[in-house]
Amino acid sequence: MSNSKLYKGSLNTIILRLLSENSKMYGYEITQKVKELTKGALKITEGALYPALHKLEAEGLLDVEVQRVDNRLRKYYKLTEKGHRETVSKLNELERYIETMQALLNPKWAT
Amino acid sequence: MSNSKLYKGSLNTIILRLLSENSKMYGYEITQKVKELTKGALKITEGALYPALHKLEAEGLLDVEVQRVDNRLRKYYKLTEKGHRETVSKLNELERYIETMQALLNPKWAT
DNA sequence: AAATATACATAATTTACTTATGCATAATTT
DNA sequence: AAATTATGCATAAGTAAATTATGTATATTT
Repeated sequence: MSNSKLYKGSLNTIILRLLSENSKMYGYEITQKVKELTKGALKITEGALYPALHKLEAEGLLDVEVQRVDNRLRKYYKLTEKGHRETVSKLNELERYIETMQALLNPKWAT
Repeated sequence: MSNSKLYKGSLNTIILRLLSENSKMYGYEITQKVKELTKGALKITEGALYPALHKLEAEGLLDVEVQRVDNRLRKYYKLTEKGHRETVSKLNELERYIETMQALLNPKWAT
């Protein structure tokens, strides 16, 4: 994912956020989109992504639809109603995380 | 630590940052300082903190000095030279993480 | 006297990830 | 034409960082 451990715990947020903008995406597309948006700074590995997608689906946050394109399988995922709500929640969490960490990074008491 | 999974992987960064400002701190003091600075948003648990301090010490990033205050033990930690360098590195990582996540949070292609 | 705060510690478990491997087809390069 | 890379999915074994649950001990507050 990245050599930085800070990304641990961010994957679900990233997936949900991308799906909140793109309505439907398949796994490989997500890996490419993240690479593109972050200019290569972040690479989602398959070993992390696919289990995460399966879990989000099992939790009822994603619906899946299989398509065959150019004789190759694609599993398109999209947010459920519950998934939309969870996305809002996760994005709020991320914003609060950033605020909190910036408070530690740039505290008032810093020289 | 928090109900949010986003803090996973942030603990070492937090510890190093606090020690870069405070020159020496003991474990319990760190938990209280984090609680105070984040207005209760983040609580460092002992089960996470103490093993983390031990590991940072084992890696040569922290030095420890035991003191007895009011008949109670305190283990004061401070950054080594190597610890100072690692702190700079960790803070850069954090800033890059925030930039990257904000690029995903507020992408140009967002509606 | 009892409860809370201060101060440390560790062991068992959970969880999210990495690393490695596997299968299959399409497109590109040598 | 053959080999490599890209596309597209999947899972199993191992690792690392946390959570949860305990434990010990003294000081302070209710």
